[in-house]
Amino acid sequence: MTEKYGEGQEVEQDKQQSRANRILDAASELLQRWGYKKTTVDDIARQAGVAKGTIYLHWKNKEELFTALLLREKIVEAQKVQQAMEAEPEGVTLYNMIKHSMLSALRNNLTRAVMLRDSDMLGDLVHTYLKEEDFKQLIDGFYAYLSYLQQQGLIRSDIPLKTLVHMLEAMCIGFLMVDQFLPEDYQLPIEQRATMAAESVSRTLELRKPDAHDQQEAKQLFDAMITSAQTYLEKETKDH
Amino acid sequence: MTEKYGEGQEVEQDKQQSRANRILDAASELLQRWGYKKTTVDDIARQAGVAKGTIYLHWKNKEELFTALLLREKIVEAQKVQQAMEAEPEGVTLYNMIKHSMLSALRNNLTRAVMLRDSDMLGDLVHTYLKEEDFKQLIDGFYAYLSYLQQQGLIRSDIPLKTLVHMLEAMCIGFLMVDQFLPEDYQLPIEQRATMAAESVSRTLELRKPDAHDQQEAKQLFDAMITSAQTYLEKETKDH
DNA sequence: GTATGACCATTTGAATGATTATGGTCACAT
DNA sequence: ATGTGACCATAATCATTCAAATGGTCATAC
Repeated sequence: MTEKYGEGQEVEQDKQQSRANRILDAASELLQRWGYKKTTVDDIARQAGVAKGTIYLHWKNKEELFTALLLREKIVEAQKVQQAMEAEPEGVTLYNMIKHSMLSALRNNLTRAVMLRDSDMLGDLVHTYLKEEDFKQLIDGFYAYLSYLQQQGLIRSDIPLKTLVHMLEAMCIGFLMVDQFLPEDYQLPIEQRATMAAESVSRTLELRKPDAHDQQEAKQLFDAMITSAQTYLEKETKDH
Repeated sequence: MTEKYGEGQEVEQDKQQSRANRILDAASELLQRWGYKKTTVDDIARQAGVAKGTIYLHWKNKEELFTALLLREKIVEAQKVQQAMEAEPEGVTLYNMIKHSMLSALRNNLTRAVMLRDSDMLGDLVHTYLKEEDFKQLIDGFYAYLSYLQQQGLIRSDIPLKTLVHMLEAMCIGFLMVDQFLPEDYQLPIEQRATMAAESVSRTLELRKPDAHDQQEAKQLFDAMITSAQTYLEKETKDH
């Protein structure tokens, strides 16, 4: 009896979960097409095939819906980056980390919009969701990772850690934005841009390649980051 | 008789020249404070201590005045970069070129605004003065310089020239913009930022340092660029 | 208990027009 | 000849209005 009831609840929760995802899918498409400001809750409801009220059963308001979307996207992309790195022969290196993070940002409009604070797409979210909250976290993630690499002697230690983060960030931002500043005949396909960015970072910061043990630790740092984001998202989605 | 008349003309021209410069000085200050859109010709005239009509004795319209200002600024800054490079012990190297160009862009609001296409400051100038006209020229300047360096075996030739330009531009843009994306405690003073940018470019692109002869050639390329800009500015200012 | 969509209080932004500001000219003063 | 600033046509700006649109709620249907 209680089992059946419990099962029912779980099925119910799965259904709600998948509906939430459908709504987020709709929101994602509309966000990329029209931007935050011009995407209405009505549009999202129609696109997702639910009534408007249903959306408010999942999130408190429009802003939290989109915040959930960006967080979901961040987790999915981080997982893809992780898998892509493990598929590489050299495994989890700074080079591969940058290459695949850059590929993720260059391919995924939402990820890139968040990284570059694109207010054309994200509108007021830039000042609410992104303000220090999410971005400081990303930077501190870099910091933690580089800190570990430095301790292991994998990257230069003749420069303060914060300076290294500054340089890493500068190069990433630069390779993400440079296409806006170059005439057509200097453009490159995104795969090559990601590779060039990774090579620049590697040549500038790296001393030697990590061994198997180093990689295992790096992977764990990365895992922890993803897991923490996941539990945060679940908590966020569950209540209300 | 004819001599005296000639002299008088020259003195007259000098006076006009210096007045033109006073007007440009006024325009420069107002442009940085209020931006192109909110700076009126009246304001400039008042600030420069001349009548509005006088301005139109020097330039055809508002846009050409500001175009002249940006060109003047570009020349002055290029000369400063040149001098600063020659004052360095290693002379005209890619490293020093980037370091001092970056310093120039980081210190000088106008130079930086042009490089980053800051429409907050430059308004519609971004689409007129800057559209391909000036910027393509700058990129092609980089191209010519890197081409020379590559021929001399000073920078890598395992990568196409255009790709090298792409990378150079990406790193410059990145180090110019990164401060907007970093929290306070990751910020660096501009001298250090310029140095880091130069080091990144150098580590990524350079093979060996240029000898005395290489530097002489590089200097000549640079000279030619400045001279061409100067004659262009003079031509621009003289007629009308 | 869950989902819906009609409904409502606000907000948005297009339309209007009155007013000011601005770029550019030119008759006149020096 | 040179420089000026009043002057003008036009453009930008602002206040006001008001209908349409929007975020969020809740009585109702299932």
